[in-house]
Amino acid sequence: MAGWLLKTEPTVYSYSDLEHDRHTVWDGVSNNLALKHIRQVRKGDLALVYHTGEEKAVVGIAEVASAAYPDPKLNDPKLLVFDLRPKRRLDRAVSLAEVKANDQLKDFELVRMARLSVMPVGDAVWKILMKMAGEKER
DNA sequence: GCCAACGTTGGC
DNA sequence: GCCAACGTTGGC
Repeated sequence: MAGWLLKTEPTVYSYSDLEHDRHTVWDGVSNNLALKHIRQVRKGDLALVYHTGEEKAVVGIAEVASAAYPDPKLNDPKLLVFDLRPKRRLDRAVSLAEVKANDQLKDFELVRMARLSVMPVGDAVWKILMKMAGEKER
């Protein structure tokens, strides 16, 4: 597992907002499978930030800045959040259309499970995405 | 604005 | 505990 992919609706919270804030709490996730993934995030993990809605593209890389912990604003130990810091924007955004068009990414959760908001990104997938983004390495 | 895919709820 | 009905999300 190379990292994570986090979906966000840019009109609600975009990568620019993250850059502006320098540090945010990634909250609002209630889907069970997504929460299961959050339970596994570790400080220092890298995460791709994907914009849904109008954009539908992976736009940047962020770094997980804490382990998962229950949302302090809520009273439910199951609803986990974690801290996130921006790392850098991708040289070029990788659109969902491109991801779908790539045969090697057929099994990527982003394609298979449209509604999943937090998903692991395997090493192979990560590399392919980086290449598509015009990045040399992580 | 529609529909597919998935999660949740509630009746049995 | 099963499953149908319903709600929500996100892509088109």
